[in-house]
Amino acid sequence: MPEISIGTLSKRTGMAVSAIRYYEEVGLIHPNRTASGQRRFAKSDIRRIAFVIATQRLGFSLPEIRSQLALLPNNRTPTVEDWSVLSQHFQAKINARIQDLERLRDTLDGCIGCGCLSLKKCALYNPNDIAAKSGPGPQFLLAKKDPG
Amino acid sequence: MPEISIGTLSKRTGMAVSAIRYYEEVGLIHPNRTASGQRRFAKSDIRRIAFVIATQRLGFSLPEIRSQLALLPNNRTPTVEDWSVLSQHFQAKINARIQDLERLRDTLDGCIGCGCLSLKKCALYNPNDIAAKSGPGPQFLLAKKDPG
DNA sequence: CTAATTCCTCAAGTTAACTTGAGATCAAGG
DNA sequence: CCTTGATCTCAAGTTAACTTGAGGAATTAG
Repeated sequence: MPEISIGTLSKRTGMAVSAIRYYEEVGLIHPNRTASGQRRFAKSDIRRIAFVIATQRLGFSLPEIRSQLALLPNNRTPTVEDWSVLSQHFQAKINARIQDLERLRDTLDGCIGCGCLSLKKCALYNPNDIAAKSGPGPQFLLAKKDPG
Repeated sequence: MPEISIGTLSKRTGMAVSAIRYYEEVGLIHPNRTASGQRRFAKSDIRRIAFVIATQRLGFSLPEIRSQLALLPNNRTPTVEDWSVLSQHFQAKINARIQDLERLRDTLDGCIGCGCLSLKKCALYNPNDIAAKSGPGPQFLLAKKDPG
C-alpha cells in the first residue's frame, strides 16, 4: 500500500493543500515524512479528511472532531467497524442537536407573541446554559460545546 | 416614554456595552443621541437585543439577523403583530435547519459503513451545494448562508 | 463644587480555521 | 543537466463578532 503525497490527497478530497497542512498542525492527521521531509499520507487519510468535512458541516469544531477521530486505532488502518463506532457517536450528537432546535422552535411560537422576550424568563433567550465568559474573543451566547 | 442609556440597556439585556456599540456599528440598532453625543435607546430595543441573542443561538449571522430586523417598522415602536411576523420567518428557517440535520442523520447510517465516504458520491460529504470560495478567510464547506 | 461614574471615540487585540506569500528545497521530464 | 512543478517552513493576513485600552468629555452623588 503506497503512501500518497499532499497534492494527491488534496486532489482526492478537494481540500486545499494549506488546509491539510493546517489539519496536521492541529492534530487531525498524522502523516509520515520522507527522508527529505515531504509528507506521505496513508490512503485511509482520504476517508479521515472526508469525515472532517462531513462533521464540520454538522457544526462541530476541529477540537471536537479530533477527539472523535482519536477513537480510531493509530497503529493500523481503520476498519469498517472502527468507522462505525464514530458513526454511532455522531448519530447521538445529531439527534441532540435536532432536539435542541425542536425545543427552540416549539418555544418560539408563544414566546415572541407574549411578554417573555423580556429576558430572564424567556426559555428561548435563556435556554439552559449560557457559555461562561473566558477571556477575550467573541462572546458566544451559544450553548457551550463540550470538546468530548 | 423615556429613553435609556447604554449602561441601562446593557444591564437589562446582559449584553456588554462594547457589544451594544458594535451592534449599532453593524446596523442592528439605531439609537438616538443626546446633545452631547451619548446614545439613547428606546425601551423596545431591549426586545430587539433579546431577539438578536435568541436568533444567534440558532446559528444566524448578524447580517442575516439584521435583514430580519429590517422587517420591523422604524418609525414607531413595534407591536406584537410586528414581532409575530419575524417569528413566522424564523419558524420556517428553524424547520429547514431541522430537516437538514435529519437528512444528514438518515444518510450517515449507511454512509459510513459502506464505501461512499470515498467522496464525490457521498450524500453526507456532498449534500447539495458547497459554498463557492470567495476570497481569503476560512474556507467554509458549510452550505452557503443566504443573507435574506 | 469636586470626585466618582458613565460615556465617547478610535485603534488594536482575540479566536477559529484557514489562506497567501516569501524564500528555499525536492522530484520528475526531456 | 536543467528546468518546471511540487513541497517545505515560517510569518503574516483574513472574517466574524467582539473585547480591551488609551485619552477625553459628560453626568451624577455627596
